[in-house]
Amino acid sequence: MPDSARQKPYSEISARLKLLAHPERLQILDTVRRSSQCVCHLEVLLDKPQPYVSQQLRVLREGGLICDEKDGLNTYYCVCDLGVRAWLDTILGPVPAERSRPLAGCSCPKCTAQELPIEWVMAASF
Amino acid sequence: MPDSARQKPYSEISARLKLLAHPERLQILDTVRRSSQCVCHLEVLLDKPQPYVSQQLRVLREGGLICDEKDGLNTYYCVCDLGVRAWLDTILGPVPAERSRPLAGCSCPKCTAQELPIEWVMAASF
DNA sequence: ACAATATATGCAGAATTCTGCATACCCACA
DNA sequence: TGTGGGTATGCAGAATTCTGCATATATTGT
Repeated sequence: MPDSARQKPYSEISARLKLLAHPERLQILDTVRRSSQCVCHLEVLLDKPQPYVSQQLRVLREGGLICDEKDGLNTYYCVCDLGVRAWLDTILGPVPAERSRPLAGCSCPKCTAQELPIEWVMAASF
Repeated sequence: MPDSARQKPYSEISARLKLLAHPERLQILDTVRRSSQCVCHLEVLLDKPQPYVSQQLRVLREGGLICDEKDGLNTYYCVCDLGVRAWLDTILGPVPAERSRPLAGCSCPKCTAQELPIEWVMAASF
């Protein structure tokens, strides 16, 4: 039997589920799976203080559920693992086709730009 | 938009995930999704005292993840909801085709019987 | 080098979940 | 009706997770 087909121990699986079993973290995942987003974006979306958002992002990052990509002062987070995407598709439903819109109150270049660069639209439909 | 397509709030989804994010409960679900099992069966399998097993079964039952079916002294639990089955298929992988075997140490009629009645084999591949 | 902005970290009190155990309940059979 | 086997419930101490806040770090522009 190949390693990929053998099931992980229940403790490992439940450890990963614990990361998902949290309303704010779930909303973060649902947001960044659509397109990568910066901390200040999530801060506005969740209506929570920045340190709080960063804490939850760290939990998700160290759990291997999201990846970070730095660009100057901003850090953009996204769901990079395909297995994680599959879990989220089952749990939250498939990602809607609509593109992500700039968010009033978020000051990152992505939200203050007038026109969305083509890469971002591509990334949104990843 | 129909109600079935609208996404549940994150708090509701994470509440359900919390029930899964627990090694013993996950093993219980993985066992009873293959075929319905009684408490004493799970007691042997998890190597935990009976009150402990019943507690976790109650959590799962009240969360709507499993159903109970009484037969005389024994209570058999199973996964009845198709949505729950879909979650488990994603999280634990698909149910293996093999039939469930009697468990040494479990004294229920299902495990002490010499021949498996046809209904049980049917239930195992439900 | 300094200031400003964006993000990260550490920590502690609060809140929640976990789990072991005593005991209660329920059904079948004598 | 009494007894035994199988299961359920209630509760309390232990362990874990949650979250607010003070503060640290990092990068850019002046």
